[in-house]
Amino acid sequence: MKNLLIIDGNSIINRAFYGIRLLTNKHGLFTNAIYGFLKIMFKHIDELSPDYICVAFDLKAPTFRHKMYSSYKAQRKGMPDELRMQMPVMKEVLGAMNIAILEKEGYEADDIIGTVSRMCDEEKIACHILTGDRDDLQLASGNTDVLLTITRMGATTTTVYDANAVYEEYGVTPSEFVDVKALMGDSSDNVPGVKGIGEKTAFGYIQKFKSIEKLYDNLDDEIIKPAARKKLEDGKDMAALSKKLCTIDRYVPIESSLNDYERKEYNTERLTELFINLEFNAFLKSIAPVPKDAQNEDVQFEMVDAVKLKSLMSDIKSELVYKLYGAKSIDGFAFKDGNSIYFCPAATPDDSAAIADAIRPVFENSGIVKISDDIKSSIIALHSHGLTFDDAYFDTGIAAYIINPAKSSYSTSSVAMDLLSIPLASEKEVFGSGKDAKTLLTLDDKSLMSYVSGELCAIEKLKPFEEEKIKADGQEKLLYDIELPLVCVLADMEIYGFKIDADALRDFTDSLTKKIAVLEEEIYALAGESFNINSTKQLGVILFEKLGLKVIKKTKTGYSTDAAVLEKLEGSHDIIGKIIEYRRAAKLKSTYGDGLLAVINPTTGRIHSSFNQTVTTTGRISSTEPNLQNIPMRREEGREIRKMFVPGSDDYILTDADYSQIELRILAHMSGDEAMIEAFRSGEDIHASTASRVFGVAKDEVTPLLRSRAKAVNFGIVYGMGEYSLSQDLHISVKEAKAYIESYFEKYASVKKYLDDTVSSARANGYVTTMFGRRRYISEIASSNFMTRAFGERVAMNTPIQGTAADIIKIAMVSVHRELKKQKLKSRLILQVHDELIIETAIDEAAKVKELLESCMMNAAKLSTNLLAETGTGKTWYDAH
DNA sequence: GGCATCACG
DNA sequence: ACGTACGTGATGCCG
Repeated sequence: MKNLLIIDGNSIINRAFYGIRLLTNKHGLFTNAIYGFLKIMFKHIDELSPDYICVAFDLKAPTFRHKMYSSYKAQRKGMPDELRMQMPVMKEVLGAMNIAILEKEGYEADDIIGTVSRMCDEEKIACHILTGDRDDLQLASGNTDVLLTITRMGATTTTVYDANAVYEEYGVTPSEFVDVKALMGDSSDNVPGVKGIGEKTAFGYIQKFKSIEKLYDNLDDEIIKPAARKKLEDGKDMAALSKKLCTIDRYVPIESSLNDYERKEYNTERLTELFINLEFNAFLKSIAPVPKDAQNEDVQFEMVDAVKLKSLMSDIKSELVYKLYGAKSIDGFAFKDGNSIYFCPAATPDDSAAIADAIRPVFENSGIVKISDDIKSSIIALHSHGLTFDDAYFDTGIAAYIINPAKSSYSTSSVAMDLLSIPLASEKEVFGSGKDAKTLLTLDDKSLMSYVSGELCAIEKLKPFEEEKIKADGQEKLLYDIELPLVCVLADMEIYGFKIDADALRDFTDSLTKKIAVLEEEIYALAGESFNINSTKQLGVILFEKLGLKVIKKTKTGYSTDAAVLEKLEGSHDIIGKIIEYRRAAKLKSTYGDGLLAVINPTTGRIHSSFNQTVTTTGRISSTEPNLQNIPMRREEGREIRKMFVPGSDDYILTDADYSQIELRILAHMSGDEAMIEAFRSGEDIHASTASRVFGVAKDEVTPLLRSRAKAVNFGIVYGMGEYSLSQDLHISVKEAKAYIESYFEKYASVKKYLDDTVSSARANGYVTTMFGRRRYISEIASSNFMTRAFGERVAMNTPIQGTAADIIKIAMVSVHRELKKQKLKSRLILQVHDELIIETAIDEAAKVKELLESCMMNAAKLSTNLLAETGTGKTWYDAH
């Protein structure tokens, strides 16, 4: 028997919209509802393999029900803009899939569905109705089942109802279901029902009398209580009307016939185009006309040994498209030359060394541009074989990050899909995950071939595409003068590492261990029992249930016990102070004591953090394993950790320079605010200067309190802060905070204008840019949700400032690195902390390094406020900063 | 693996 | 009325 799937379009797309968090493509088009709709539709197409398929939609026009009863669905709000804008695209997608769309003026989707199901009955075709609307249950029959999707706690489940299933669950038949609803009414549709008759009573009556009509024929039946009888008598007209409203019309005059719904081939070309635009990569893969491993039919793949590799390398003249596999050393090397792909595996350290030797002439030749993804890893791996490789390269991942810094991955498979719509298998798909994960050497030949070929072909195509896009967007300097040269700077920083005084760190950690043990006992004593202090759940129970302290704030999982809450509770119980101390000590021990000790390289005695260039949306770099950008500083106890960060030998010291107020200077420059520029030019303390202006006091009358308040406002402005947050931060009233901000914007009027203009431009263009052309797309700015939109606006204000600061320090890093090398100095750049650079400095070069570092930092950009870098030196990071 | 917390600029 | 500052990463708990 043939079968048909009919989808209640509005119902399913609504479920999808509210069930999936908002998603957008890079043009700011919301896509979550379309995504969810397709996901559930594909699932049911796979399960049912329907012979016929169609989707019914409601039209805006009033239906016969509205004409019958003007308040029908009157309270329904229109769909939100984020969903409305998805509707035409959804229909285009269905069009490209050659799926019939049914709409009829004057009728609802339900009526069309009812009509199609009747046509199925007549033609003996099994009918499946996919909907999220229980009203359609009245259509369930021997021939028709209703696939009812329900979203609960984020998970969508589908239950199949045929006539029996409806009866089993509700105790009424599908057609009786209509009478129940008509009797009890439905507030969501504004079906009036009989006033005073609720769900229970309605089910009871219909179970007994089978229909509204028969109920009214038997009003004198003894199970109807006198009060109810009165209600039924009063509501008789409403009952009849309601039944008409609730009954699905199964005879809608639709022009098409079932044959028109027969499943057809997708219009793959159009569908591909749409999925690319929607960025539905998973769907794209599923409709890809060519299987993944047949992507590169015209390339020859050859396995070679290191000897052959070496001879092949001599043919490379100007460009080398390559992939180097392996992180610490070389596991394999592949490259593409014309239509040939060569792969040389390395099973032993000797093989790795042989590969390094074979490719050395090419990599050390700066006349040959090396093209790959993740060049930094190559530099590090090759360094372990004594091969230096620090210019003439193009990194397709870095370029993709310049094009859009918001991606979660810059692997070639992800970038190729994103920019070229080439569906490569991801690493996870190729190698698997968990303990069964394969390695390059255990992969079967066929998979290896298609994986390696796929990556190399994609890299080769990506380079020109990215270059053109970056040129079109005016980002060439950003890419070629900042980001690409930075790759080898970061690689060198990782290779060099930062020396740690491990003995001192161990002592420090041991003393923390003792301190924690003492605090633990004190806390248990004060609590009257022992518990896990690290468990916020258990701590919450002790504080707020056992000790009865005031609940200040709740998290979505229970009581909040964060630092702000504890601070407010501090006077109310002795245990609070101990917990605060415990928390601080535990953090220091786990993250910085044990954490850092665990990552000291036993060979070098140094910490080799990873510096990631494609993580942040603003252009900053990030540091992982370990994070050296959040080593404690604000409190003395934690700051001690910095005493363990030392130079590599007695011949060295640390030179540390940080930009003074770089973000505010950038704000002054970008806004062109004369008052703020003047404040910087005069060399005044900017926070005191702001205090004097905003609070209207003479400069020598600025108290520490006023200065600190002005400082908070200065910071807040950079983040796009509101008055409420400022009031919380400064412990003042919202009214006062508002007055501060207003006064601030009066005194720095161009700053206000600049921020407003930036937000407008973000709204108009969908993105913001930094001084050096770095771009961030902000889809949130178009949201109709207040919170989301407000977030977008703050991001629009903050990103150009934070991002420009990131650009500037990157420029400084590149020039510092270049100068150190050019002057053949022994000193090395070893760390960046957003506005701070640290150079491990040979003592005999100290003066030179200080000058070089300051001049590179101050000359990195020409700002109307100038850039100021403050330098310190010392035997430890603690002393130098 | 998500959440809460806390370290930094 | 909304719920409340930008950008990160590591840790420990808990389902």
